[in-house]
Amino acid sequence: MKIGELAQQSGLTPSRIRFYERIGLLKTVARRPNGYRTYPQQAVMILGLITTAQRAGFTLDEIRTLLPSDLTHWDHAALMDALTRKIVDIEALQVRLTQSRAHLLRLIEDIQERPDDMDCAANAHRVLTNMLADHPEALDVTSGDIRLLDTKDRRQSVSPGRRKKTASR
Amino acid sequence: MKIGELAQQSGLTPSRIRFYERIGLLKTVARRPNGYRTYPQQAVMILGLITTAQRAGFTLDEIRTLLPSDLTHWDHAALMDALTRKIVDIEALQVRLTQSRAHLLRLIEDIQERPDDMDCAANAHRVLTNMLADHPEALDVTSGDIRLLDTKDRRQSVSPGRRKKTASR
DNA sequence: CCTAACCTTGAAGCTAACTTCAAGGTCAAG
DNA sequence: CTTGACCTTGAAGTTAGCTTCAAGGTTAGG
Repeated sequence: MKIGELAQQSGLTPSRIRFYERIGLLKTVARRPNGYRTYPQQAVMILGLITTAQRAGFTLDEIRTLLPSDLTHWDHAALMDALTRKIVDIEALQVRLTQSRAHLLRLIEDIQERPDDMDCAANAHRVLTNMLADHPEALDVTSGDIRLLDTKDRRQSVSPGRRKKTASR
Repeated sequence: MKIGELAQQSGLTPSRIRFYERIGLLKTVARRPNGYRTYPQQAVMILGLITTAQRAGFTLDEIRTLLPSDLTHWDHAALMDALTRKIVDIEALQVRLTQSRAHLLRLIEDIQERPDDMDCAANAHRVLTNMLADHPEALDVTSGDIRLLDTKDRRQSVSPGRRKKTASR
C-alpha cells in the first residue's frame, strides 16, 4: 500500500503520516525501488489506534512511549498505569469545567439581578467586585494536563469523491 | 504604579502585561517622562478580570472583543451572548470528556477480561479490534472550541519573598 | 560614583501537532 | 511524449499565549 492509499483508508493526510514517521511515532517502513513508502495492511490499524488515543486525550509523546513496535506485545503495566492516570486527569478537568460552568452561570444571574435603583455603571462595579472577590486564591489544580483535539475535526474530510488538489486554500 | 508593582499586585509577570498591551488587550497607558509606563489602580482589576475570563475558557481574542475600554460600559447583549455560548461549549466538552472517560474505563475492563485460554497476543488483537470497531465514525462534534489554561498554574508564583532575578531558569 | 534592581524595545524562541512550500522524481494513460 | 496525479525531501509556516534575549536607559541606596 502506498502512502496515499493508507491516507484514504485511515482518514489521515499523507503529510500527517510522514510527520508521525519523522517524530518516531511510526517506525520507518519499507521502500519500493523508486523510493515510495510501502505500508502493510496493519498500518491502518496502528493509525486508527493513534487517533483513538488522541481523542482520549493522549499526546503523541505519550502514545509513542506506550505503543510497542509489535502490536501483540504491550507493556501491560505501563499501559494500565497510563490509562488510569489519564482517567484521573479527565476527572480533574471535569471538576474544573463544572466549576467554570457554575461560575459563568452565577455571573449571568448576578448581572441580571441588578437592583432597580442601581444604574448600569454601579451594577457593573457590583458584579465585578463580586466576581473578583469570588476567587480567594489561584485554585491549586496540581495535576497533569490534558490535551484534547480541537473540536473541529482534524481528520481529513472523508473524501467526498476525489480530491483534485487538496481543495483550494 | 509602575509595571513591576502592577505585576506584583495582579500576580502576572511584567512581560505578560506588556504582551497584553502589544496585542491590544490592554490599552496603552500613560508614560512618565523617562518612558516608564504608569498604571492606574484600576489596572489590577482589569488584569484580574482577564485571568478570570481565561480560567473560564475564554481566549484572549474573545476577551478583547468583549472588554470595553470603560469598565462601566459593557455591551450587555454581546456579553450575555458570549457567556451563554461559552457555557454551551463547556457542556459540549463535558460530554466529550464523559465519553472519553467511559471509553477508557471500558478499555481497561476489556483488557482485564482476557479469557483464561487466550494468550496475550490474541487478547491484544481482541481488544484492539473491539476498540476500533467501537468507533462507528468520527464523532461529529461541531461546536466552538474551548481553550483551558494548562493546569500548571500560569500565574507568577505568588512571590515567596523577593524575586532576585525572576528565579533561576 | 557605583551597583543592583528596575525599566525600555524589538526580535526571536517555546510547545504541540501539523500543514504548506519549493523543487524535484515517477508513473500510467492517452 | 506529454500531462497530471502521485511520490520524495527539507525547511519553513501556523496558532495561542507567553517567555527569553540582547542591548540599552533609569533610579535608589550606600
